[in-house]
Amino acid sequence: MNLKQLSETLGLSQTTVSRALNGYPEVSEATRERVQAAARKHGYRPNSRAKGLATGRSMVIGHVIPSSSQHEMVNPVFGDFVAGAARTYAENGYDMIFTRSDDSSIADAYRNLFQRGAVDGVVLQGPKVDEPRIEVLNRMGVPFIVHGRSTRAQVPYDWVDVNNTRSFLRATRLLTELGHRRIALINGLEDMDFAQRRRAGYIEALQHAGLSPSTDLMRSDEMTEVYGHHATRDMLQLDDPPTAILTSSMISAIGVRRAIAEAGLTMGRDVSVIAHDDDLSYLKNGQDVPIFTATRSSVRQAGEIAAQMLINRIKSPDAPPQTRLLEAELVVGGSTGPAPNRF
Amino acid sequence: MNLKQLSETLGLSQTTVSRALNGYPEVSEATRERVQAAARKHGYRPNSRAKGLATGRSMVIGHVIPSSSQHEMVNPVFGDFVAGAARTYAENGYDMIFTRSDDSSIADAYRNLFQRGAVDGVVLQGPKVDEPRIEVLNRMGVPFIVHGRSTRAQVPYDWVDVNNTRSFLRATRLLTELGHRRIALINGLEDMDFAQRRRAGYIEALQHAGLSPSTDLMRSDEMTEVYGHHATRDMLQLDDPPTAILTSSMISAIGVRRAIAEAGLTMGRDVSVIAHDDDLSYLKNGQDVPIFTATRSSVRQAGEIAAQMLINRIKSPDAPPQTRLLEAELVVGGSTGPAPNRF
DNA sequence: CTCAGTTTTCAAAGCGCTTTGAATAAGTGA
DNA sequence: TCACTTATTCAAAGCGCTTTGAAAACTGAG
Repeated sequence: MNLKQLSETLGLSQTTVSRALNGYPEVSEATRERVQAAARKHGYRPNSRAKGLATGRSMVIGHVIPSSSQHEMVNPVFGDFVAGAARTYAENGYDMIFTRSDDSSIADAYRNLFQRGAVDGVVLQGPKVDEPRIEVLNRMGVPFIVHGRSTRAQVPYDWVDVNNTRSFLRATRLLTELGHRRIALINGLEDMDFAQRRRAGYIEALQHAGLSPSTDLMRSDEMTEVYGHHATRDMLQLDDPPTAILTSSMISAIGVRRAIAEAGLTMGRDVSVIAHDDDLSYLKNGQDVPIFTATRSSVRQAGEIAAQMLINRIKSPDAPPQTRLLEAELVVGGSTGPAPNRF
Repeated sequence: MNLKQLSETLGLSQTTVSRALNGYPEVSEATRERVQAAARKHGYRPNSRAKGLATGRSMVIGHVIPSSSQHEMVNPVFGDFVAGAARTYAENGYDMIFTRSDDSSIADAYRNLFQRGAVDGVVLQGPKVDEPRIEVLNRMGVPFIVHGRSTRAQVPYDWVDVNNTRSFLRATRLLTELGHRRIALINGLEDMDFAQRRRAGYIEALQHAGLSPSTDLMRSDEMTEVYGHHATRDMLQLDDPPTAILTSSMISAIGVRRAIAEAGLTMGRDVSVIAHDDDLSYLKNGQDVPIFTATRSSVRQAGEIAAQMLINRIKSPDAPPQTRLLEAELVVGGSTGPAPNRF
């Protein structure tokens, strides 16, 4: 059933029916109720494409899934972020659309999505240190929000991010205060902005403790379980192995734990571990007592916030740039302890 | 730039330009090239809403994220499935749209999505044993595909599924053949169809080995790490604890391993573990040698297949129902071994 | 009763595209 | 050269909705 049919059924014009349904004041209460009742009865749902054409808004937010390197989407973090965003979208009448694009043409994918009128705004995830997409989007005039930041971006933009530097600084300091002097960093991919910031915090804390960072204790890669395992296994075989390890995700922390166990060591006694915990619903950091000492920040909540900020941006395109810096909690669990004596 | 402007620029009618761009034969090659060049030059992208209105197709596939119980989306499996589907969609010119809906009104969400013309077809994930959505979709005439099956569904429908019964049967048999007699099943939520099938395979294998299933060795819940841990911890404290554990996901298997380690036992020697491995990219089951003995089936590939089947269904709505049963591999890793002697 | 003012309803245009039916241009064989 | 195809191009209608500008219906004051 479409508007025309519905209005004929009612003996009213399309104008009136449309207005009655959309809450315009220039329609009598009696008529409005009659119309609403009929709409309900016939299960009338306005065609969203037609509506979008007429209003110029699509009520859809775009996300792009990078593909070849299978980062984002498969990344469990992505799922939770999106779940959070979806919540906010739903409350505001938005849907979300996903397009896949191979690495080379991500910017193009965004352009495409917006210029063909499929979306009213887009979310940019996983920004790199050097992130060309930001300028592209800016130039195109698409409302957008970045989950994370891009250090080298030249233009102002909206973002939500965790204070990565600070949280890794605090985590590292906790370790130095426990007497650790060989502290490893198992970080995310080198070109990701968050990875750089985390390292910066890590290095700052080391230096503050009079330690100098050593390249054989720093790794960067896609944060899988296997990577955490390999990196740890290799580092534990060094002549002067680390007594503490910082790792950028719970998943890789699980690999770290596996490697520690395989080496016949005990986590929290022989080797301390601190992980960054995105608070994924399927991978909670223990229940009452955290398994891992961790810097925790809910990525789901970040998704909710990002969505809200984007919706605000769509509503007021000319407002000054909005940013939101979330502080991670540092929760102490069973994976850290004083540095072992080496005698 | 829109069609009208583009056609004016070229001094051609909208008809001709539209046809040139969409590959219709009734336009001369010379003209077609001229049009394509101009379109490229001006970055013309046909408005997808207008196109959809005119053609009656939206070129979008709908997915619904159930919400309150935060299942699906957050579930890492969901991410990989979607990544696989996205690949196929992209190749065929489809986008995917997500709507969130609370548990009570999922069917409504599908109805809404389709009836307002937002999508050409939908994907139904995580079907329960008793799945009302299937009939709803069927009655509405929406093209749809189910990832999984629903035992009690009365109508025919398209689906892709793993042979859950068989894979758990084989896994269980492997354990009985290794001499295990106390074998536990840490399963997914009771009302999920896959959980029932897995249990069926498990029980069949037990009985085949002359064992009778015991309720204190069977658990069902959302398959988190913490759940795997708790269930295992509790069962290991039984008077007659299991010597082997089957678990429905890699994530809960990690919890199982943690509990085994905490009990001072060794996985693969004191307690054997077999997990179902969805082959998630961030949570590979080891590298060369699998960590866990596992029944493996790529959920990402299932996503690709499901998407293709749905697209076929959209193209030929009246074709007979299509189904696809995938067999899981049984890969042997380090987590299984002969049943320990109890002396 | 009238008439200005208000409320309620409507016809028609327009959003940007596809597609039908017709017109025009270009070939073709006799 | 002419009737007859065939190849190109076009004007206009239509997809389902919103919104503008105008008309109709109703009010109450004079």
